[in-house]
Amino acid sequence: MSSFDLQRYLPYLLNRAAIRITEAFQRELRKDDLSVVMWRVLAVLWHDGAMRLGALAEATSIEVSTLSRLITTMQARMLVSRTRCTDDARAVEVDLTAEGRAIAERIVPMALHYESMALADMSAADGDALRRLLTRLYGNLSDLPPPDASAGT
Amino acid sequence: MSSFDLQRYLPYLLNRAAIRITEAFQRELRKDDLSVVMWRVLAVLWHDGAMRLGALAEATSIEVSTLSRLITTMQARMLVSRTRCTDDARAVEVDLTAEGRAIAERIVPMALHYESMALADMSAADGDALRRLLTRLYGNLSDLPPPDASAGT
DNA sequence: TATTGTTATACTCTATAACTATA
DNA sequence: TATAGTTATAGAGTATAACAATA
Repeated sequence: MSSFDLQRYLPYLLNRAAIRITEAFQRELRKDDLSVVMWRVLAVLWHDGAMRLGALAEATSIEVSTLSRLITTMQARMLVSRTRCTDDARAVEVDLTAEGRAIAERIVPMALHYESMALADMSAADGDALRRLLTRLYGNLSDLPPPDASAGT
Repeated sequence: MSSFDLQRYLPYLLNRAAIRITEAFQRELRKDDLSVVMWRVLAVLWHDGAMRLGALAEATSIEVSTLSRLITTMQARMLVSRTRCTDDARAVEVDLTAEGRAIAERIVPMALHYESMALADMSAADGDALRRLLTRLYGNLSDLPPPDASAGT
């Protein structure tokens, strides 16, 4: 079967691990009636502070249009606020409300607990290596040529 | 902000990388009118041969009910076949058709090309380390306790 | 004219559960 | 009674594009 080995195929390994870690955490988040994407929004805002919708979409890997509607939902639930920017009236700034911040802070310990369970028997050095390699991979992926740049047909 | 660093948070790094590598490859697959999940099915069947629906769901990380309908679609497009098992009449075995196999084999070089671009400047050793760590992580995630096992409330 | 964000449409995937047919 | 798979429903997310407001 030529040289293709699924067990060594990076996108397969990556997706499989990402799906599984998401499923596990999702079950916990559901207790707070939060989705994984909502948690990503809370985590990013908590970590980096208020930011524009576009920047938030980039940081969370959520489509702008999806995020816009998600923020509407989260706003209705008093988790985040939307404020029109003073310097650029086209843009809006999204920030945590006090309630959103409180929930984010309550979830963090659980998130860290899940992470430590996932890393289980790995040494701290292996965990660091994994983080470093994933970060580098992500950087490389940003440099991939656009859709048709290499299409010879 | 306590000890939580998003840039070191494994599920975040993992999801971010998985989403980005998927997006890039998706654009290529679309030329064959294939979705990423269809490609996962083709790749698994091509690599491991015919298998039951349940095993295929496990290997591809796709929900059984979702997969059942997906297989119906792929069957209509002559990519896979469904055969009732002889030894257990409840089960069905899914296999590639000749056409499905041909498409899988045509996509493999592209998939490998994408992988090598993603790994870009990484050494072979780093690539191997990443694969090994992801595999180990996935194994650990399988051992995570079920939803409420550790719920003290 | 380009950018930032919102809204609308149709489609796909997920979660859940009811259902069929076997075992 | 349990298992393998199918089907149905509602909800969430995605892709695409049209749109409004502002730069």
